[in-house]
Amino acid sequence: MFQVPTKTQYAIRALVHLVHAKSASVASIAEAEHIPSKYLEAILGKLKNAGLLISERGRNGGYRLAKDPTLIPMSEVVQATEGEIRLVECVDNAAVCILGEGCLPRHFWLGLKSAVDLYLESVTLAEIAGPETSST
Amino acid sequence: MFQVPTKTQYAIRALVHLVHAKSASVASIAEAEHIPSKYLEAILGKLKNAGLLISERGRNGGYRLAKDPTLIPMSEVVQATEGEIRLVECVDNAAVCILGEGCLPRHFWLGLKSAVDLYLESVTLAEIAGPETSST
DNA sequence: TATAATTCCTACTAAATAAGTCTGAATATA
DNA sequence: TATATTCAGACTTATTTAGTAGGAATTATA
Repeated sequence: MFQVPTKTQYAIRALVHLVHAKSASVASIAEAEHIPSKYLEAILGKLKNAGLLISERGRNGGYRLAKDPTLIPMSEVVQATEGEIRLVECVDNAAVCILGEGCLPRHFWLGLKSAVDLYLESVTLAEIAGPETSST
Repeated sequence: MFQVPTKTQYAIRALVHLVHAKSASVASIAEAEHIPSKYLEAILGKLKNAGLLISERGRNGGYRLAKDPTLIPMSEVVQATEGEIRLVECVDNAAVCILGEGCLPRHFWLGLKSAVDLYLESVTLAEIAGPETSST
């Protein structure tokens, strides 16, 4: 449980890269971060669809952040790569559980989900990227 | 990320059953909880090896809790079925990370792990099992 | 002592998910 | 037009999870 997929780790590395680089192509990020470039391509596509990145096609194209990293909670990043976190079926879909509201294990899982969500919402991409090294 | 394996959900259901039943065979738990009995067999074996259960072989044998459920934090249960939680390689094994202590993503993952661990340690099996229904 | 009910052990199969590749179209720039 | 790029989908491979099969070891009891 709770093995973080490399997909997500890659996504974070790429985003951190973009915080510092302003703009970069898939190939350049892949090389700098040692990520298979075709795989990264798909991951950045997801981040774009989630509204975290903006892309420019054609020559001199590439990706850049769609908003200030201080405004991007990590919960958004995780959600973008993996979709909604669903610990157990019954947590999101109470109808599945015969016991319904009275189900104690369900409360347990809800609590865990909320602990995770709260943490992910409390950290921003900017904090993970650290102090800007570039000028201005 | 964070899909809880059915293995662990089964383990919890079985443990809750044993909180109320005092003692039961694999077959009886499997039937009551609708869990494939051969699979459950393996799961209870793990819980036993982790020191959560005590077994009795032979006729009239079965499993019972090794200690009071108020003394069993859910962290122990999860650990028993899945082994140590390892979010990302570098979290447990700092040597893997080139950046070492200065690695901000690593701090992020450490924080997440600690949020999860704290929660799991804060809930006991007794709380999940709910009020005892049997007398005495 | 024979039998039945049980845990225990090891190997195997099947299903699901994650990781990664391939091919090529669409788009922009020089 | 040639080149560098994103975009889209199908495809392959690897890893993990879920579940099954068969039988050995142990124990109570008839």
